[in-house]
Amino acid sequence: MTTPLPSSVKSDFLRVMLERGYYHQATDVEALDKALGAGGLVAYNGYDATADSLHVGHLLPTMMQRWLQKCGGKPILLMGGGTTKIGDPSGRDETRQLLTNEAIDANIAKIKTAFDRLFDFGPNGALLVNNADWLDRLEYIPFLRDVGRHFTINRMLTFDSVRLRLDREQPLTFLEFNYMILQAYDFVELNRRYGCVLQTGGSDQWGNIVNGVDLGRRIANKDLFGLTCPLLTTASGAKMGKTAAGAVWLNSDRLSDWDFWQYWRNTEDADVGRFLKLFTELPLDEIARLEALQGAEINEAKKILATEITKLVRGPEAAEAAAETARRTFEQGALAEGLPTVEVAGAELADGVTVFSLLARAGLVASNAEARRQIKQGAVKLNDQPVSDEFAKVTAADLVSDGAAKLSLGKKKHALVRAS
RNA sequence: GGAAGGGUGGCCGAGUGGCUAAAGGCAGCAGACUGUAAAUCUGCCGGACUCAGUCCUACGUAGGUUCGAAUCCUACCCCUUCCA
Repeated sequence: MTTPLPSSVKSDFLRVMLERGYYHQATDVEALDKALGAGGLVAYNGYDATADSLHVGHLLPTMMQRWLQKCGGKPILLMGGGTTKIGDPSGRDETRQLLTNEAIDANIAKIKTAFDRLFDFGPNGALLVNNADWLDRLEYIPFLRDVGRHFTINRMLTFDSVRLRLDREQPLTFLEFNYMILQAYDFVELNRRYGCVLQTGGSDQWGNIVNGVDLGRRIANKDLFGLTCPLLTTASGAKMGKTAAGAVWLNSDRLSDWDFWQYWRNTEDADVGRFLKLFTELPLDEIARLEALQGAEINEAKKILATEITKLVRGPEAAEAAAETARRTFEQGALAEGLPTVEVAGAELADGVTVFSLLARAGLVASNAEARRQIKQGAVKLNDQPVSDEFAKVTAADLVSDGAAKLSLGKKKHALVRAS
């Protein structure tokens, strides 16, 4: 599959996909381009409901849908309430843990909150649908006869999601084997219900998407399209969106605005341009200017990157607050609101509270033992003064600035200690 | 149903009676160098406790042998391969 030159595509949407680096693979690009040219194209992207929040790995396909809406299309966000009960075998050696219906519904409700900020759900706007609406009610024999007959086992065995499992001699249950059929069926059903003709997703979904396109042609004689974005790794090869604490979640109850902003602020130099194109909506000439900054100057670009993404995902107030906290903390060495805070009872403070226990309570380290190790290694500071005594205590006298003390682990992790 | 092999810390993977909280690698955290970057070098990397120590938890699960078990025995569960 050759990637067309940006100049050769006519539609705004595809041009953006190509120029900004979202485009990885597509089925029949010319026909898709033409279909987009007619305007009002309906496209969907599917989401697992295995967790109660999306993370940055979901952001890329979601941004594609956002651009689609900006370019006059209609996004459908498909929650996999039904398919989550099956488990997508793509890219894993082990069967996913199965969730209860209640857990899935609760997850979907939480995930929705992230979409509210990213999409216009007004009349004729984006739609959020749940494939449990049709999958739960499927009748086995009719489904097999209508849909199952279009799938040959021979072909199913050639798909990566299946083949890799088998090649690696890992078990694949019949339950999971059905996943690709159901996802293909989703596409046809969305076409029938909403006239949806395009499915987007990460490149790991290519096989599933192609199946849907094929099924649409066979079962309904419809021309459907697929478009995938690359799976992102950082320039040094790490998977995107993993931190020590786990995934980089989009919901703020899973990851604070401050930590979210910091994640992007610490982007590697080599990734700045790419990420600005993918995760912000700044104009390309502005991005070119930021990307060209050399040496320490590129830090300016990283701050803009962090603030822009945080604006999109967490809202403008959260973005500005995080940027301001960072400015005061890192550039003025001052104590700033917005850092994680531990509250200590006055009585406790009178006796003094050990620094190591506060590090643990603030969530800067996982255990007291780790906190003590870090102190021994000279990584801990209280109000910017190195702490050398493993059993050093914080007392009321240390709450110097505005009733708070600043506790730091390394150069990047800071927390405030306050009396409650 | 039969035979063989296997299940070890977040992951990979050594270990076949004490020297094992368990080699090595990856991932992670910190220090140095820098720019809140990368690369590199160094240290740390189950938990509790004012800690050169003591105790608790951990080698699929449950028992047993032994002064002592990840290591030996028994039963069970799960996985893989081959045979039927």
